[in-house]
Amino acid sequence: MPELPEIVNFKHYVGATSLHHTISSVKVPNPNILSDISPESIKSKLTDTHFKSASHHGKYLFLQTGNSHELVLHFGMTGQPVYYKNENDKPDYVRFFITFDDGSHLAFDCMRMLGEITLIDDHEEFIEQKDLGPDALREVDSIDIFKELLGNKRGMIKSALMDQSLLAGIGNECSDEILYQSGIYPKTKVQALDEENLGALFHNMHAVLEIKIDSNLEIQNLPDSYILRHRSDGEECPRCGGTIQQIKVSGRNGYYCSDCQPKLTT
DNA sequence: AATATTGTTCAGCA
DNA sequence: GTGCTGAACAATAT
Repeated sequence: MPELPEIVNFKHYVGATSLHHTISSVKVPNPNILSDISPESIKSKLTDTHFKSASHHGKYLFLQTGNSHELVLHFGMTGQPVYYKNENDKPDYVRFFITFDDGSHLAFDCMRMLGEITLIDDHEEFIEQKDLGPDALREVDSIDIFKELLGNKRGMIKSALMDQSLLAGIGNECSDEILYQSGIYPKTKVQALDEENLGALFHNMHAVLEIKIDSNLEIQNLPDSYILRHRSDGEECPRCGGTIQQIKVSGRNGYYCSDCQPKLTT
């Protein structure tokens, strides 16, 4: 589920449901989800405080507490936050959950255990330790910054867009869409891109991220001209009627249109 | 039964 | 040092 647009939606969701309530208990049904902290420690540091704000960096969600810690949530491939009041609404794969003083709950629901949770004191130190590049939406906000980031890259453009240490937040799906909207073949070498290509990529990176955020995570809210709505091998391209092809890049299956995104013949 | 799945990390190799 | 590939993590759907 989670690339940058999903995390931004999660941030709004948690912000609208879970701030300012006193935390009365913390439960960790599956401690393997914790990273660099014990269940006892995270429980004692969160109990009796509250969340005062929420922020994101790339695919990470941060919840700032009243006692100057930050809860860090990474959702892996299948994680999501779920706020619920009634036990009947409790999701199926709760690895960690908080109970507030009004009896409501905020759960970390994660079917596959690829997510992780930790608690930190120093935000900048965490970003550095995880080797995260600037947030693709908030911090890569000019074409000059974008070009500077890509200037030293030698590999393929799809790999570069997904490289969290270069810029943070873009995953397999978003990179497919950005490349499709820009008409660029996924395996194009970064150094082979011209000014026009770079301009298109930068523009479409912002457009795709913002349209995905505004779609409220409903795929049917995306424009029909988006490849994300036609993302399987052999489907018809919504722009040219050609055939969508599958391609393996950086170990992930990507999709592209061989007519709209031609290989460079240099 | 085989394959794929929105993510990250690490080993091995060029 | 860089970049690519495949594996591992785990659980589900097709």
